[in-house]
Amino acid sequence: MFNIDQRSSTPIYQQLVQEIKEAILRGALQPGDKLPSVRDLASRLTINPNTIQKSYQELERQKVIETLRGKGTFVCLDYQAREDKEKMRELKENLRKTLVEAHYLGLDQERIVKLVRQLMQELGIGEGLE
Amino acid sequence: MFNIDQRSSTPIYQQLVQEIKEAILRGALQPGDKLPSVRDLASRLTINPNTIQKSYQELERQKVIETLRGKGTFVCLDYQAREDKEKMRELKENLRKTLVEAHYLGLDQERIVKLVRQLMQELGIGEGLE
Amino acid sequence: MFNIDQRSSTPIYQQLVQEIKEAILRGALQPGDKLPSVRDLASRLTINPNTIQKSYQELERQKVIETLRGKGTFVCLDYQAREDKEKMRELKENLRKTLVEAHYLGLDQERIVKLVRQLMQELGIGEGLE
Amino acid sequence: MFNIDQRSSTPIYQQLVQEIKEAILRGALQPGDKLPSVRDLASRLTINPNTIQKSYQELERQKVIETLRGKGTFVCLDYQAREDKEKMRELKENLRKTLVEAHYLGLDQERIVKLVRQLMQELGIGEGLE
DNA sequence: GTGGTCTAGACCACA
DNA sequence: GTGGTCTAGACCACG
Repeated sequence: MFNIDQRSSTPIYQQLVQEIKEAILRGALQPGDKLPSVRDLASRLTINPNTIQKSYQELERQKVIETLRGKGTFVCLDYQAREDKEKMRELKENLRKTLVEAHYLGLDQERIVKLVRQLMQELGIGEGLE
Repeated sequence: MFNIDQRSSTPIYQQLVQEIKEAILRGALQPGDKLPSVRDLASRLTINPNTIQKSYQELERQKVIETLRGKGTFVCLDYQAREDKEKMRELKENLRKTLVEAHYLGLDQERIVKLVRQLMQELGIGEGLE
Repeated sequence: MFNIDQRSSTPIYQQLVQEIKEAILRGALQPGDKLPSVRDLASRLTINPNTIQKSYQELERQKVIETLRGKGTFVCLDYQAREDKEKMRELKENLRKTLVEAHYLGLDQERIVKLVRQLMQELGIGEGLE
Repeated sequence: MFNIDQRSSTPIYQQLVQEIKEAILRGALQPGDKLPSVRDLASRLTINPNTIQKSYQELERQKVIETLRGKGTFVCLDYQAREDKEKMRELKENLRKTLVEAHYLGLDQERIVKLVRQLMQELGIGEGLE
């Protein structure tokens, strides 16, 4: 289901956030779909329920999923990107960092753009959200 | 000199590594140039010397700079991009993550590629190292 | 009829209590009026009957409505505001919390008072119950 | 220091968030001040460190406090209210609820406004943030 | 059944 | 020293 690397240095809960967002992006999870319950996912991934909980809450803060009390957690029907200057700044910073790394690995402009396009295709990024 | 954000969630030593690599990339630091001493930089940036030290060690490990005992620390003359599958894997992972974020911020394919090209130009990334 | 938001973080049964009290306040429900039966309301709002039941019990506890066995549930004819130090304490606590939030949203004294007066007018709060 | 009621039904971490915001509002905590460390506050309030942590992280998300890695947590120097339609909606909802309660406790328009003004004075709410 | 909160205790990275 | 993450296990409110 979701691909978690226990040995990775990036926190498990962040990995899960990322995995779920990707799953939604590529359509494996559709708007309105029910996510596995905290306990269920925890036992399947052999991860502590609190950790799953943290991921779900983070996704809820980002308005990607929503919880209906007593019923479970669901992919939002109406996700819409909101202008967020802070996040945009962070995005650029991350991208800078990544591009510098790419350069030091010997990739030139064209190979980088090619890689970006390839990854976008894998992820299913097309013409925006709206 | 170097742009450090104490509040950022990315560790200071990593920010500094990043800043130095960028300075080399855009030519502000040339191969063979001497870097400021640990103490000097620490006092100028009002950062703990141990933190500067950690950055220099990391850059040395990456063969970007080298220390000549008693003389100081210098930008390597002969940086060679090496094939590094592990780093390549990390790079792709970071890029995936960044692209997913970009999508959720509402950017479409074209705007992302545009942003990538713009940042590469700012950084001075051209036709590769070799 | 009643406005329930399944996604809200406040429990459904509490939302319903609130809605019914508001309906009485603005006169949509008059003293002596019959409330819909639990089953009826449950099916109309697509909410679990237990939840409706809980709301009615809470309102009965507060002496806002009363149940006549075999006949149904009715808005009390003779609601009397009672001095209740515990509830008064809670009220102040809630108000404090709300006012702090308002401040952190950038509202100043005058805008807050204006908002309070506006809401009271909408709700139909005038010169007290007695 | 901070007033926490272990028996209250509102979560401890939320109470603490509220208490800290009030302390800043009335000037007991000034912009730039260091907050007690997680462990310190935990032992003083005899509350689990994780709970304190949760409060601090919530406040950080709200840009009320910020953490400097390895140094501690500090009241933000530059808090500024941001337009947030979602929060504004919530605020009005809370206020409605509170006003309805006030009415059912027998308070009329004038007594409510008086109470609001009194609480704002106690809290130190004046002419807005800027 | 669901998610939300809390405790106890552990380990880690950062400065 | 600081905060950040994770586990284990418990209890609660809600529907």
